[in-house]
Amino acid sequence: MSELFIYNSLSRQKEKFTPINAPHVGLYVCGPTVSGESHLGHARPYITFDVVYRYLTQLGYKVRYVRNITDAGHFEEEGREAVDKIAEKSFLEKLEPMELVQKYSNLYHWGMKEFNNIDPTIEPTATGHIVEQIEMIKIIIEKGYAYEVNGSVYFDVKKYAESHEYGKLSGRILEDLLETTRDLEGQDEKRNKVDFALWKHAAPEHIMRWASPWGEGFPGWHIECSAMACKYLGNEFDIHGGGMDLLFPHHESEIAQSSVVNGKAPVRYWMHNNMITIEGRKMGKSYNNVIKLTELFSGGHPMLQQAYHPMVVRFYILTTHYRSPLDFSNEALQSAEKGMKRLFDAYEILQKMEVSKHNESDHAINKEIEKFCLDCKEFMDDDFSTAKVIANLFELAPIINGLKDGHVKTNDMSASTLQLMKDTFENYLIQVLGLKPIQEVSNSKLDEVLQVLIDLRKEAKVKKDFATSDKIRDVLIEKGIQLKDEKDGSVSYSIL
RNA sequence: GGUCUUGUAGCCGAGUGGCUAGGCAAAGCUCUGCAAAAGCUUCUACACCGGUUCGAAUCCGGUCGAGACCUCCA
Repeated sequence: MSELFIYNSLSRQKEKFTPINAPHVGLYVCGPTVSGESHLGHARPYITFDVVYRYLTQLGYKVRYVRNITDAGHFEEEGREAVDKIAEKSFLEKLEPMELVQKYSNLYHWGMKEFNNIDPTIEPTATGHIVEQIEMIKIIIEKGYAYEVNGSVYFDVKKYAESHEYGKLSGRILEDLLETTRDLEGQDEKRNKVDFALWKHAAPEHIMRWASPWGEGFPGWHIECSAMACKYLGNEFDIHGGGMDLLFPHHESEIAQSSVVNGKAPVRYWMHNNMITIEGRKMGKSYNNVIKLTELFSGGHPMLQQAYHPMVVRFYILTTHYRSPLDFSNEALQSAEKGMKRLFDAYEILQKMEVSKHNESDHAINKEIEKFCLDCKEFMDDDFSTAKVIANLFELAPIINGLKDGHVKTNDMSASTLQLMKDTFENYLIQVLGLKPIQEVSNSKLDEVLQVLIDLRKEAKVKKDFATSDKIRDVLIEKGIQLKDEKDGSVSYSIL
């Protein structure tokens, strides 16, 4: 079995990955709150963990991949009234809460498909697991780590910290947290400011509400992940992923809740992706730089110079390691677009190459190629270093191009090396990184039409009628079709 | 203010103490009727100041800048 190393946020270092029940692996990723349209910020975690899922699968693990949908309302931030977020917005839009949730869930799923993310194996919703959440809260109360006030239930952090390490994941110190000076809504009900809600009493105007032993209300934010992860992955599971912003309080609270209920910490490896910035600034409403996925793919945002294909965005995200911050700019995306095209051009050439069975050359180039290919696995094993994998594929591109135009001698390459190179592109570019060519598979009609134009241009060139031949070339490039005169005199085209 | 992360050539970004990724852009050359595409070549950077070391982008300390979180915001 492979030696995969994963950076564990809990220990702040890379650890060898050993599943609890190999070959089975449990993977939980915090999904979106579907009270609004998915934006660029959502792209990173889901692409990051899609690659994690793909790679684990390729290593031979049988992965249960759970990614929830938060469709029960939560609160607005400080200074605002405690109004159910989903309920409030649905009032403005005159929609039923579940209608709103459905609309944004659909948009989210559409975005995930555009990014070529594989569906999780289970996608549970918070509203579908109210019963499980209530059961969990009951146990926490029974064990004495939660208390009820006016129909709301709070987790007693101070008591928990007496026998557990609260703050270990996020590096918080309880004493510091207790001294926090911010005054927030509902503080008076809590014994300590650090306590967090497990269940909230619903005021009459709340539309989303469920019956519970403590009256009508709705679940606290953190309990849903604990309940759903526990239900589908067990009391202790392998990997929990999410954005760095969720470290505290969300994941810290998850650990606390699950530890009380199950008597042990729920997660072996915590993985957190870093955040996205836009032209050096964090994404936020006040900066007016929140780019929705629909805007990103259509170019319909003031900050965007053009539309960016989902695959370009995916490629760009994967050229940076998932734990590093990632800045979006037009320049960076355009450069990614060109780079990715170069890679896929090489991939296409490679696919068409024939492997000659007899060649057993041991020319130095074979060793070179072999290293580039085999290193890819090593890079992925080192905490999913997709950036390095991509760099190695770029190293192979000029070799492939060289083979095509005769710069690199075909005879120098052994059949097994060529096959290895084919497998490497297929495995990493397509399977693991989950990328696919932008252009649609060219249909035969288009192919035939272009062949007519190519022939006409050839005839013109023979007659030295360069005005005509150049016109054909120029008109096509305007339409986004690039003719390429190959070294052997043939002509191919690519759709830009 | 506290905790954590981070600062690499024009831009984006890998970098495990010594062998100095990669992409985009730029320049030159080859190829071409001219181009495009492709190939070859060039462009040696690590915020700043100290320290450890034979040797530091990499370790330690400080300064400055950036980002995340600091309680119901995914």
